[in-house]
Amino acid sequence: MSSTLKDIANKTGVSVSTVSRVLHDNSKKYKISDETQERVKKAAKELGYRINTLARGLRLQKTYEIGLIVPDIANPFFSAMIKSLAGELRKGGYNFIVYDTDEDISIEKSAVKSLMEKRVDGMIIASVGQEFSHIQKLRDANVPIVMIDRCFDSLDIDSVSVDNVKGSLFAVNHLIKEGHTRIAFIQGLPGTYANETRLQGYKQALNDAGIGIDEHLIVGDDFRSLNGYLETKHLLKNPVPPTAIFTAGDLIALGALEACREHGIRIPSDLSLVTFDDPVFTSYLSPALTAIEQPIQKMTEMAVAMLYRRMRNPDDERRKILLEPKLNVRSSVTRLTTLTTITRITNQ
Amino acid sequence: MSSTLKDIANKTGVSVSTVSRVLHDNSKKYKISDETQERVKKAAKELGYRINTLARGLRLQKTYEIGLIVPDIANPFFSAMIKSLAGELRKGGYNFIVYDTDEDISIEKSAVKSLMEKRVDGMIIASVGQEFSHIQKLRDANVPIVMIDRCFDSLDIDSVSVDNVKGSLFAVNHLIKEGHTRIAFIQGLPGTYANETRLQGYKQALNDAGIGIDEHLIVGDDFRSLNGYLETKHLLKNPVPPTAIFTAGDLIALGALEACREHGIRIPSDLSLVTFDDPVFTSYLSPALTAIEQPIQKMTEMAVAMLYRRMRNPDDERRKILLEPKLNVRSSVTRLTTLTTITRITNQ
DNA sequence: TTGTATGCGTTATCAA
DNA sequence: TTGATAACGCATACAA
Repeated sequence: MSSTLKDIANKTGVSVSTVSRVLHDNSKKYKISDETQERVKKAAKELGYRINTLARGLRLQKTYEIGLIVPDIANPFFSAMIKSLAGELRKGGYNFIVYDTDEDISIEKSAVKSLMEKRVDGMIIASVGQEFSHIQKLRDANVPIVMIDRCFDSLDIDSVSVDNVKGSLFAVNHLIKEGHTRIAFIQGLPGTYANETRLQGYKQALNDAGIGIDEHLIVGDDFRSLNGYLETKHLLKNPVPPTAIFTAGDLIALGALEACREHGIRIPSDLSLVTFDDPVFTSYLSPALTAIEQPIQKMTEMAVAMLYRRMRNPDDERRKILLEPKLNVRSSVTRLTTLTTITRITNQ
Repeated sequence: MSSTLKDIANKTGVSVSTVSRVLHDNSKKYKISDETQERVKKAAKELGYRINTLARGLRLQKTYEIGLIVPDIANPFFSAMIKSLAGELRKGGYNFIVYDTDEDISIEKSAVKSLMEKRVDGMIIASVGQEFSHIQKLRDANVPIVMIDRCFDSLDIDSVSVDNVKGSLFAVNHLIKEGHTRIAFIQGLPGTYANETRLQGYKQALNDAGIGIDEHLIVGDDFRSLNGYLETKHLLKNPVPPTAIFTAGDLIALGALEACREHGIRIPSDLSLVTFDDPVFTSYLSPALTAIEQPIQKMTEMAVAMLYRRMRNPDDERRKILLEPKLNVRSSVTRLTTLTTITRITNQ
């Protein structure tokens, strides 16, 4: 089907090496005669030559491919991240291969394995979390690797993520400032970096304000919308329901909205809602959601820069970068007065 | 860094072929002694052996990789599609490599080139449209290929997409039935399959209803939200503005919503809105959008099935499959009486 | 039951 | 200015 250097060599009568030099070298440096160059190029075109990257990769021990691993490609946060990463990588002449782990650590492990087998030049990983032995192995095998968004505090690996604790502080402090004290937190997948740090910020904000932590108000167990839906329904049945909900991710917030709609709960008048993540559609929702925005563009730029650096200098000290989140105040939070609280409670 | 079959052979004292057979063959068929098998497997584990897929691909002339090309990975419709395709492909033992063309035909061409160079076993392409010489070349080079969602009527290639004409008919007929006659259409990228077929359905619905086509009501030029935003603002300035807008894609609808919000236009009381595409968040928008749903799951299943079939039987006749769209009626369309129309016009 | 030899397509080294 | 050759890691036909 596809022709090879050899085919071109045969057709033109020059050697394979000459053909290779003309087509892939900065061929001037070998002083190939203009005539030969043209003959070769012409033949290449006629034969529809396409380099075989498998052969090149095998020979060069370098593939110009970067592996990307994300927990959910359909989550708007991650698809935006992938798009942004793709652009950054292309600038450096790299292609990329994405794996979607579906928030499943065993799929993540097999993704890492596949990428190793493909001999990618590096990896950028947003890990499910929970466990990192497979990533440790990568590092020990000297594979250049950067963790993005989902990291491990206790693992010495280059990483860039948003300051999740601070993000939660922003969100919960905002609610507290508006008079809320019964604030529920709908978690993502427990044991993951994103979740634990966000939970930590939630607790810290309450503690700092002298509000006790009610474990019944900490619910949920994954980042999908169904989780938000179910847990919100559950929370609404509480004899003394929360006046506000803080969700650990955008999809969870979507599910919460659906549950509220079903129960005729209006936001923000009946219930306030703030969410981590801030994808494009947040501001079109009903109502526009107050949300914590992560600087995706900056995150991907830094991740790629760190990866390139690691590829050049395998032994540099490793860095952990924490980016600043941002609170976008919109219309999903209402100010709560003591009066309204009492009214609510007596109404239940 | 990573060990090879040779390393294992050296360590165990058997030949490379034996090692290969133990690790990758259904090794019983060569009757390798149990003892050898165990020695080899043990050594492989100790040395951390990982097959080199570059070498295997080169030798086998088969990579078990499928190339995917989409116009916009961050568009919820396509990210859902990718996720679904990934699942289907994995079932068959295939991996995949995605390219995002950013709705740019020249990027699409270079993506096709890259995938050829990687020697993927097949491709699934949602093309930008506009032009198809590069795809024709692929077909002529006997690369198994299936077009998905974005096809070419005039190109003899396996393809699966939704019946866009019918989708537009559903949408516009719904608006007409509710009393609308001044219905604007905000297009996507002109010249693309998705856009032209959707436009065709729009026109046909109006013609069928005996409503003249007002070219001033056909606006816009790409599938992004900014387009929807700008064109909606423009439409609202019209001396006799439309009473309804039909958008060619979900992102366009998002932009339209933003423009309406800015101008204090309430939907559906001031303006009705229907959109093609129906991503997860449509029902959480303000208001919930009436939308045309495409059967993504079915589409991807069929695409993968067709691709496998083409890989097995390169010379089967080619098929073009058209799937049925579905109108999801929600709350973004209002019934228009003659009276309300008059009121509106005199109010302007 | 196992080993030897060859080739997949490329590039780098050495030689001419 | 160009060519011959070896090697990257693997799988297989053929031999033993």
